[in-house]
Amino acid sequence: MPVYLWGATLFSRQGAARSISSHNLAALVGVNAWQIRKDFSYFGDFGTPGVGYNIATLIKHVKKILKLEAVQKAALVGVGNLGSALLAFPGFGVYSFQIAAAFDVDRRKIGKKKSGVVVEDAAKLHILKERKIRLGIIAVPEEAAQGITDKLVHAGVKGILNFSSRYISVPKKVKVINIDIAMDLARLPYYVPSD
Amino acid sequence: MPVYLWGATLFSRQGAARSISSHNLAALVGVNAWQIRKDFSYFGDFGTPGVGYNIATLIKHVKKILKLEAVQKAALVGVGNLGSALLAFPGFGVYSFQIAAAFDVDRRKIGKKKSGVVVEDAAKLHILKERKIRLGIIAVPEEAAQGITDKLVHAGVKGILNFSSRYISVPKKVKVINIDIAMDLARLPYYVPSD
DNA sequence: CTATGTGAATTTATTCACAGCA
DNA sequence: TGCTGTGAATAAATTCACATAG
Repeated sequence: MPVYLWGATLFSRQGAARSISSHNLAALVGVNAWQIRKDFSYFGDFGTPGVGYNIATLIKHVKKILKLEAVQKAALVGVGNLGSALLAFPGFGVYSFQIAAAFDVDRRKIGKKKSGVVVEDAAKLHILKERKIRLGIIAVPEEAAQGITDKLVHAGVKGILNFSSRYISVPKKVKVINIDIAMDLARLPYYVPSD
Repeated sequence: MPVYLWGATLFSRQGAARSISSHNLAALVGVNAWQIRKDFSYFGDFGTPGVGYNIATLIKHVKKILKLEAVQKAALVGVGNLGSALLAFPGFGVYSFQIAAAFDVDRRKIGKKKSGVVVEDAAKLHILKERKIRLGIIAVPEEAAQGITDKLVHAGVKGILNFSSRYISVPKKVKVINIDIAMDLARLPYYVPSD
């Protein structure tokens, strides 16, 4: 589903058309047309036969499905290379996300602004509770990952995006999505013919 | 499959055991035990009943399946925040990857060393052909993504890991894996109970 | 007694084909 | 005529149960 939102947004910026057909969207994101129709029809019908899907309606529906109607605030922990890249990343807006806070342990970074966000002391993660931030992004060295996780959970965070290449354990109620950027690279040689 | 390699490697570093059972590995990576046995048995049997899988053998086999036996060289294009993070990323070794070259258009970066790799001029991407580097990593602003892609393809690159949030078109023979770090974040609210 | 490997059963996803609406 | 939405057919992946090996 997220990929459809991505495709629809892309199309809305590039094309002048008001609608997009399942075929066009399919070509854009790299799946089959019937796949898209099936997926959408599962959530109710919002396409127009003979025309396609109205882009604005489509984006609205998919956002609703993904529960992205309201802007979601997330807290970033770890403002190293990766963290900085995430802060500067322009793509979060598409998915109604905003990195509303950033934390680090490094005294030299605390208090400074990065991409419009002031870096705060990682020791003060508990304030996330007051600020009602419920999503956390972990971009710290792997040794620190579990410790930060525990703090995030304690601060009431309900969802964690984990960029450190280590397994983090959390209570059942908290959802973790692990992203190992190297793991994706590992899929490549399988498709590449060989030497 | 990549996740099994990840799990096995993790286990080998943390535990002192020589073998791992499907149950333990399953718990580590978050799938079912029979799932793992099925997946492995598809590629032939290399486990020992009553004991489990010998870790060294397991890692070797999975690497073979993923065609990761030899170290794979990859070229990074775009040494911004994200590119720097990738260069500094410690996890590539697990998957037998090595970022053997880095390119950028910024004159101030060219010639300087970053994480042990000298940044070269992106105009000279064609030298990848001579160096026999067949994998490319795109970490440039989205406007530049397609142009760099074309250059990579022209230089004989067979697989591309695309971190830019734009669709890139390539000849059929070239495999692209798209990674939109924001897209993964979009999956989170769906699992998080709501407000 | 423990843990693998695999046929069989079940569930889920993919693909097709086509009726129906603009 | 073009494109959606969906039931039916097909394929694939999950799950189970258990024979078998250490």
